[in-house]
Amino acid sequence: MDNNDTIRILIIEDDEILRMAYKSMLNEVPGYQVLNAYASFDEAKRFLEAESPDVILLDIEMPGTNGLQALPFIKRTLPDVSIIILTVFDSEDMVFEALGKGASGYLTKNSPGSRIIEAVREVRSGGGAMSTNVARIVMRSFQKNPNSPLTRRETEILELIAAGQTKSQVAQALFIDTETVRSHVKNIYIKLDVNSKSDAIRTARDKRFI
Amino acid sequence: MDNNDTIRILIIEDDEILRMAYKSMLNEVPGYQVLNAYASFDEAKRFLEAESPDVILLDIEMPGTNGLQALPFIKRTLPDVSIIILTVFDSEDMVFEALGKGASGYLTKNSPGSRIIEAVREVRSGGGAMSTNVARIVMRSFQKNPNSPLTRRETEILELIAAGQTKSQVAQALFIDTETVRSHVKNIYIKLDVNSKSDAIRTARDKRFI
DNA sequence: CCAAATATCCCCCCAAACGGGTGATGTCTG
DNA sequence: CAGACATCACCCGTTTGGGGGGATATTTGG
Repeated sequence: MDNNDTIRILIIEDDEILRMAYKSMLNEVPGYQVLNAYASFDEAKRFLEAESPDVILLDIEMPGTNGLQALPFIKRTLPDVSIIILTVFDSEDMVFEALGKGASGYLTKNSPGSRIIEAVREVRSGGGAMSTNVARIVMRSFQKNPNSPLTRRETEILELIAAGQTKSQVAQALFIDTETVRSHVKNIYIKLDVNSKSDAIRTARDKRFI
Repeated sequence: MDNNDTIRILIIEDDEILRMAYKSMLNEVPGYQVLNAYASFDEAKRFLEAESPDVILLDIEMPGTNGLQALPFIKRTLPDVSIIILTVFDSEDMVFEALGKGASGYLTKNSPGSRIIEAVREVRSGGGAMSTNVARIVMRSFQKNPNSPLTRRETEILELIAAGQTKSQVAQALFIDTETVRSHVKNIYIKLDVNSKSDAIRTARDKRFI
């Protein structure tokens, strides 16, 4: 954002001890400058545009507007800012919500100080930053269940169905007859113990068969 | 996997310079032991079970079976091993394929040696390890396009449709009439310039509207 | 405050898709 | 060689899909 190489940082964290600790720690890093450290988003809100930081360290659990609620507002106000979520929570839902709303980093509070310092530089140079437990959650969400009862063909077909294709579209894509697709789908329903498309997709997604 | 705290490592990397560099670097780390370093998976294959490493550093580009092809075999043979992909490629497809096939880490070869050493420890303690550019790719895949033409309600509805729900199921879930859903879907089709469910889902997914 | 956007609901039509049932024939793999 | 797998077929009735036409609140933004 700015031409010189100073990274301008804003901290939003309700715990005073942590807030001060982060502030002094980051201020000591050459090239880092902590513009300000607020105890809540509602407090920080009106200064955002004027201060226009490069990186924001954002807590989730806070009095008033919480970090996840604040994210969309921040991204709208400062589209180019990199936001690092810094929280004790590492639930799958929170991680996905934060990333979906545009966070560039997600660190849990057990991260060592050095990891936070690293993360600031990483997000500013266009990378992503996650603590290892968060990385694990994210990576697991990509991994299929190796014990799927579905055959390769069945999996392939269910994936296309899940992508919104109709049976005849699937048939065309795989160069087989619509009846064959139907037949596979029937077997899929039996194996997953469901009797509708949406149930099959939901069950398969839940169990990571697709 | 073993009771003492030595991390037993296997390296599969065709470039001899790198292979040797990794080997000597990791062997110097206290608590790390490089069992062996192979130039190809085909070579390493038959020794896998006997050596039963804790962590495998796996290259993708190799003569014979490449790393991505090898992944499923390795996970089948040694279900508890942690595999770190170590490659020059950081394309979205490769990253997702590797993670989908059970890799615990994905580092690009420009990672500093210290990052590789860290990663080994991280994956062994149940975490995930990614280089920052890979983390960025992964995180971006979670982020919605903030310039979606779809309204909140339309997005909500399309997401349910994409989850395989029929219009009437969506109506039930949102406590509105089926006709209302129909109406929204019509508007979605117009905005996305499509005229079928599957096209709508595909377009919306491509542009990250959902 | 008012106009535009959004969300809600209603009717028509008809072709296509869906799900259940039953059965058959190759092919591949252990 | 048996069992799993992939392929195709035809029956049935019901549901969904998409296209067309409109109406009326509520919300939002300028």
